[in-house]
Amino acid sequence: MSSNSWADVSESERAPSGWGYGNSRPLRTNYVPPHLRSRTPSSEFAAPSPGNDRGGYGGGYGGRGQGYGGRASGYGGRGGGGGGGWNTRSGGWDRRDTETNPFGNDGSAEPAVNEQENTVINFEAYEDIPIETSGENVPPPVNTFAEIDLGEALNLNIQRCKYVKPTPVQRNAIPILVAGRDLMACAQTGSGKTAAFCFPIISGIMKDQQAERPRGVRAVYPLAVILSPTRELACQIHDEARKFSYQTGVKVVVAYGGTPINQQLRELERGVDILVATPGRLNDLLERGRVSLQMVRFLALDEADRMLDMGFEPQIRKIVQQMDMPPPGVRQTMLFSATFPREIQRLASDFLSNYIFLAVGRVGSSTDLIVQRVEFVNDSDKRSHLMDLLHAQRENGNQGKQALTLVFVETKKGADSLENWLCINGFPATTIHGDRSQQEREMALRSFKTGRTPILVATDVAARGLDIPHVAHVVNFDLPNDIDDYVHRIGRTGRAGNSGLATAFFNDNNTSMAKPLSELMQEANQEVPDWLTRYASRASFGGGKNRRSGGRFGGRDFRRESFSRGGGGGDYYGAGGGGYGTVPGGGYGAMPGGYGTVPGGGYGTVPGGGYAPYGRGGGAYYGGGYGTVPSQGYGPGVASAWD
DNA sequence: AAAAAAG
Repeated sequence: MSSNSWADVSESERAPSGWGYGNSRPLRTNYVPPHLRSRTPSSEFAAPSPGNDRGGYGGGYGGRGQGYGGRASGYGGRGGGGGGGWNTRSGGWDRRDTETNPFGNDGSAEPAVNEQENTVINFEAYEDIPIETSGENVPPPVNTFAEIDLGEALNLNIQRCKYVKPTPVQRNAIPILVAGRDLMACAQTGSGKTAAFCFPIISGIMKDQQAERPRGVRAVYPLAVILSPTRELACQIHDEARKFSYQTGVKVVVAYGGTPINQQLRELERGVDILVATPGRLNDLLERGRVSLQMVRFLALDEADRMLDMGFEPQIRKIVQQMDMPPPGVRQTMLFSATFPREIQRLASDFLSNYIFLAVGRVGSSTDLIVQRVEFVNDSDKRSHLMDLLHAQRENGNQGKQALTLVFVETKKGADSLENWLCINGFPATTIHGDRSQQEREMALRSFKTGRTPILVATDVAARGLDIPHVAHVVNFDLPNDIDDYVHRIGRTGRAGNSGLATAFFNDNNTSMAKPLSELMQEANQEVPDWLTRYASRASFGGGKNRRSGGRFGGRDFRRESFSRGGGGGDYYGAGGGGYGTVPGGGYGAMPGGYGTVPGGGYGTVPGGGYAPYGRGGGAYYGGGYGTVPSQGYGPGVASAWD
């Protein structure tokens, strides 16, 4: 695609500059405190009050369908538009004039060759994914973005991103969120979660009548906060959110550690609607009094189960419960992850109000687009075995470009030492882990993404959420100790409907993973080696915390389990401890249980085929070769929005 | 036990 065509259009349609001053938001006389504002469903938005409607700042264009200079600002609302005022974010005029086009620098980075094909086929592969929702009055899913009143400016960005139609998680989550409901959403890796929470947030901010935010001397007042467990993921979400909010007047700022705070402070001072952050840096900003959460209407936790696990929970609790964040029911809270252990669900319900639980695909399942292999490799043989894999792969380069391989190890030292060894042996590798400087981390990621070093050795810092197009192979050089971590790791490939390959090195140190791993692979219709099945069947192994739910589709929303089964316990996602009398919602007995009929067998074939897991008889390790990795996406440009 | 996240 021509990288600046959109920019050109936008450029020519820009309003004359000189509206307002950079960052200052116009004063409002009718400030409504957040706790007095109702979260009206989208279809009932009140017309903007006159006070918001002056001088080209606020909304109030509803029904006229026209903004300044023909811009998309005055979104015409629904039929006749008596009520549908879309705000053109006040501070936005000048801001948009100087806003750099986030689509501009992007086009060249994506080799367009691989994309665009098989879009339809791949969507069909997702069609019969099981969907489970529970909670009260669940808004029905939509089939197109157009069915949802997201606003013209956002719709344009969706087009610019080349999103043709919503993915399953988007189809279900967006109407729920647009209706103002809290949500706990589980969807497979690479299925489009970022957009699923970003669209409603951006749309909601655009729609809202613009209440004036307090003008703190030093503090800024974001309307939405998105939290991420790693800095790189925060960056990625920020980049995505900026694309989605281009020319909407909604300002997105990112804040994370490992980098001087001053520049981030300056960015914040220029105005912020959506703050994407890692917990440590956000707490720092809060303690310095530079950010106030009192105007927050939307709170999103990406990789929510990680955010609430032992390491993070206190920090999250502090941000969400001990600062000035509005309580559940006043703010809208959305939790997203591919995995959601039952005990974390229970923890998470503290942060939610009458929420809807949504599962797209099996909770914690891997996607069937990834071919998973397990090989028995003793620790002492791992390096040479990896080298064999890499050699085989190198011979099957894709148009001279080697397919990207992501190698996960357990420790930071192990990462350094493996990287070093690979480099010594002529394999262009780099590494990312928490002992490296932020600059080094970002450089490593960039170097990997661009193919300069097509091998990346990583700790779990890279396990979640990172969207790296063209990762053909994930190697679990060291298996993780938690099956959920495995799910996230292998999810770095097979994204956006592309297929991928994941190889795990298993040995006697990993016996606790035998059972959950073989169960997971069975669920995904993968070939489980007999030796692994034998490991799994040994009673002494595979118990403990790694147990997953017994039934294939059972037990996802822990609330349902606690009602239906009572004090079972034991199963990872399964029966709850019962007695959670304060669970909001209630009435789950009536939920459709219909997972028994879900076509569980229907995922068996990896679309595009070409992977014969144990070789194709040609002798080469990777018979089909990576060069032919079938690329079936939702369409070009989708990749980076995808978790 | 390890990793991540503030400095």
